[in-house]
Amino acid sequence: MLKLTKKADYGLMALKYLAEHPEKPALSAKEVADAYGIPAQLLAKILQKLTKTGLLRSHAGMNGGYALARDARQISAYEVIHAIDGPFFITSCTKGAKGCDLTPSCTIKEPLARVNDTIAGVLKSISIQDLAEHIQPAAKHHEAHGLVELTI
Amino acid sequence: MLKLTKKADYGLMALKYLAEHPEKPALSAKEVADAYGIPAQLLAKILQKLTKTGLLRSHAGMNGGYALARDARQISAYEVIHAIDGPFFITSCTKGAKGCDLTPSCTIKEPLARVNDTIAGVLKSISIQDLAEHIQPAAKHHEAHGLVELTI
DNA sequence: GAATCTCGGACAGAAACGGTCGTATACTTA
DNA sequence: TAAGTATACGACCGTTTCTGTCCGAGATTC
Repeated sequence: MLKLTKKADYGLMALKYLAEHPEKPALSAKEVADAYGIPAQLLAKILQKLTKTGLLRSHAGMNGGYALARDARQISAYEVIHAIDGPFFITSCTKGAKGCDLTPSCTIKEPLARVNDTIAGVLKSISIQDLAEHIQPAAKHHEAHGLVELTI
Repeated sequence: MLKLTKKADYGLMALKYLAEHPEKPALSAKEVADAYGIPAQLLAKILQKLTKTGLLRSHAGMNGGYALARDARQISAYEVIHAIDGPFFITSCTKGAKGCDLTPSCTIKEPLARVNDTIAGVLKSISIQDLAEHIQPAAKHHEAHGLVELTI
């Protein structure tokens, strides 16, 4: 698999939407959800999570909603995904404290950890602004924004 | 999230094990499973899948088992993961034929597809041989085996 | 005070994942 | 040829994770 959860997708879409509407002081969860056909209550929770991690600022009450806490250029896709899905590791058994329960000889994790870092680096190099700019996907074509070094 | 399934982990571990024992003409699924404490029947199925995709060659009967179909240098981690978990996409809704069911405005997938390609590129650049060589993880330190270009 | 919105927990349905079992088949060896 | 070993393959089940919903409570504006 190796794919993002829908929640992470939704979160990225929502932030992109917020980045595209900087004129509005706040957008409600329902407003964003309707724009994409996302379940509103689900998106609400996602945005709440992003608020708790400091990526968004919320405002309750009428005409309330969410707004980016920082400039869209200063928010990376990595932060969003991390906030929603928690820390991700490419290997199943790198759960912080302990290594593999059994299989002490699980030596494949070490090189895969480098892969993990590389992927994280890629995601860190992508900002919400980058996502928002792609309104005409085929037209634009930036050249080599980032160069990721992979050491094995 | 963004993590490999255990099956993919097991598959990589098994191939690494095979690569480390080139002298043996074939290793049984049970033999490999015991070496790592993996459920034998589960690993058997994984190896069968890898056989069907041409990464392994199998031999039934006594003293039978599995062997790498190619040199360990010619088998990439990508192929293994792809064979076991199927095609992976970082976005939830890039299921080949149709795009998103609803949400036609899901423009975040386009830039994320590049990320997907980058990750695939990284995994393609890693061979089973690379995994097998890491017996003393901390000791060795190759320099910049691959350089992955990321165009946003 | 009413309407609108965020907050937060609980919960249910669905899907994926991990693992097991049973059986058929293929090959080797004695 | 018979026994033993190993792959091949499908069905199945329990668990976890994911997705989505429901509901009540608090905040804010009008």
